[in-house]
Amino acid sequence: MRPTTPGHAVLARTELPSDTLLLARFLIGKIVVRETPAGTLTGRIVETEAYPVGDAASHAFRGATARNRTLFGHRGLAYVYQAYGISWMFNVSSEADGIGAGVLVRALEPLAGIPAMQRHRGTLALRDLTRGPGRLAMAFDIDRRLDGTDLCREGPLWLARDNDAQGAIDIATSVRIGITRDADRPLRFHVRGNRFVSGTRAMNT
DNA sequence: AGTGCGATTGACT
DNA sequence: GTCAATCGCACTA
Repeated sequence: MRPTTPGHAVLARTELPSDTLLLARFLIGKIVVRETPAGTLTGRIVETEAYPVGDAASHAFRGATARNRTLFGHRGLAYVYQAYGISWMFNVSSEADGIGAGVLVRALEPLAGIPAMQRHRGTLALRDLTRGPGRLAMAFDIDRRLDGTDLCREGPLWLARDNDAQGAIDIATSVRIGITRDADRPLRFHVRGNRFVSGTRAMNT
């Protein structure tokens, strides 16, 4: 067995649901680990959105391209792309090899490495560090370089169980944020009541 | 080659 | 609450 970060053990690919909706729910409460020469950052996933097969809002809807090809890989790869020319988005690929689908990680609860997150974000405000997909990517120094990273192996970016987790998580379901096509499908999941979830109050009940 | 548009954020009224 | 910034990418021609 390889050494692990104290408190966290890497998620094996066999543990990840292949189905996109199941994966989106499964990822709630799991840990994102970002390892840099300067140190290790960790956060607990509190909000996700599913972009399943056949979803008109998915980048994969019109087939594979140079940008979205990671979505067509097997499950557990990091799909990273830039939105609005400014913000990086961190997704986890789902489904079998050759099928384009994934899960957007929309918010984290900061755990370790908070000073580095504050430095990356240019703010000290804890609640603003990782509340929103663009913010969490900036806090964790995630950009194009990490597209295609295998999240099921320890390395620059990986997923872990939360060994400190206690009890069941109350997961709320709602419509996704900021899309126009297939906008009414209940494909967003978040930890009810968690203060690091993005969106408005109405979206978070 | 040109064009339109975002899976957002932060500043401002 | 409203709204502009900003640019890579997919799509049309």
